[in-house]
Amino acid sequence: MPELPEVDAVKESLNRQIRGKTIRQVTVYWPPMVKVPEDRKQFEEMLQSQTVQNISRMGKFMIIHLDDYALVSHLRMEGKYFFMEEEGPKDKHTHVLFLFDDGTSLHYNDVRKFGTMHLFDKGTENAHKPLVLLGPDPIDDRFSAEYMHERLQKTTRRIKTVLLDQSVVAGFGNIYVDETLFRAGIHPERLGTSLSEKEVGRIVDEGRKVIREAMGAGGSTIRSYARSDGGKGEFQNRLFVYGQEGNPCPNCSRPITKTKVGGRGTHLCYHCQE
DNA sequence: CAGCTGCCCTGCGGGC
DNA sequence: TGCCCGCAGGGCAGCT
Repeated sequence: MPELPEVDAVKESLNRQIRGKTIRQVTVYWPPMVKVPEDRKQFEEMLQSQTVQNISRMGKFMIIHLDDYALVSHLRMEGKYFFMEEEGPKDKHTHVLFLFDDGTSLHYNDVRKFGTMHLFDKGTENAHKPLVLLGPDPIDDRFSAEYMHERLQKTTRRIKTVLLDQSVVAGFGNIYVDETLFRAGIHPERLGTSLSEKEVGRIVDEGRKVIREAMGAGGSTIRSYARSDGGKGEFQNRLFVYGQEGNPCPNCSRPITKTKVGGRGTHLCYHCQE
């Protein structure tokens, strides 16, 4: 399940592989994943003859910048890009196929079909959903203790739920939220309003650190995540609580517990997080 | 209008 | 062995 560090690694590998390439043809095999424009044929035609300028990222969204358009891509849980030197072979989970002028291709593959694509006129992408709704990245200076404390005072929600809200901060998913709250020593069910400025400061610091460390490790390869060049991340070996239920807490050796918070599987140490 | 629930979708693993 | 059910979960529509 790609979160910010994994999406960033995919962005980097795509920049190495497809920047400067011109699209000969695009085929959409699963039309519901293309949200804008609604008509799949129109999407395919707009992309024809467009050259890839570069690929950027906002939160967990990737933006493929073309001559005249911006293609906003979200991988959700299982979305992956495969770059190939040839046109194929296409497998049964490839839902969008980009064929380039030089005979290479890019396959968007997604077993769960949850991923989305939006195509906007160049320069307008930030003014439309979904990007317009995003808060700052965790590695953005705007993600500060003051900002978070203010946001937390205005809500009745629990801290984990707030950190997963992409309009507050864009990039955390279930893995890095659990890791952040463990490192900060904060129980995920604490109400936002109950947190002191000092505690919020710890959450912001640890959140930024865990995201940076995971980016440095190329993300976490959990389930089926891979970059467009097939490379995997290494951070899954450095997770303290996510997926560690029953294993000893690295801090106090008591077993890590798995529970549910806001409908999400949640990993924590009841002794070290309060 | 903030916040919650259900839905999208498929593969996998546990239980019987 | 095979079937069924629950779970995984990000984001958004549609409720309250």
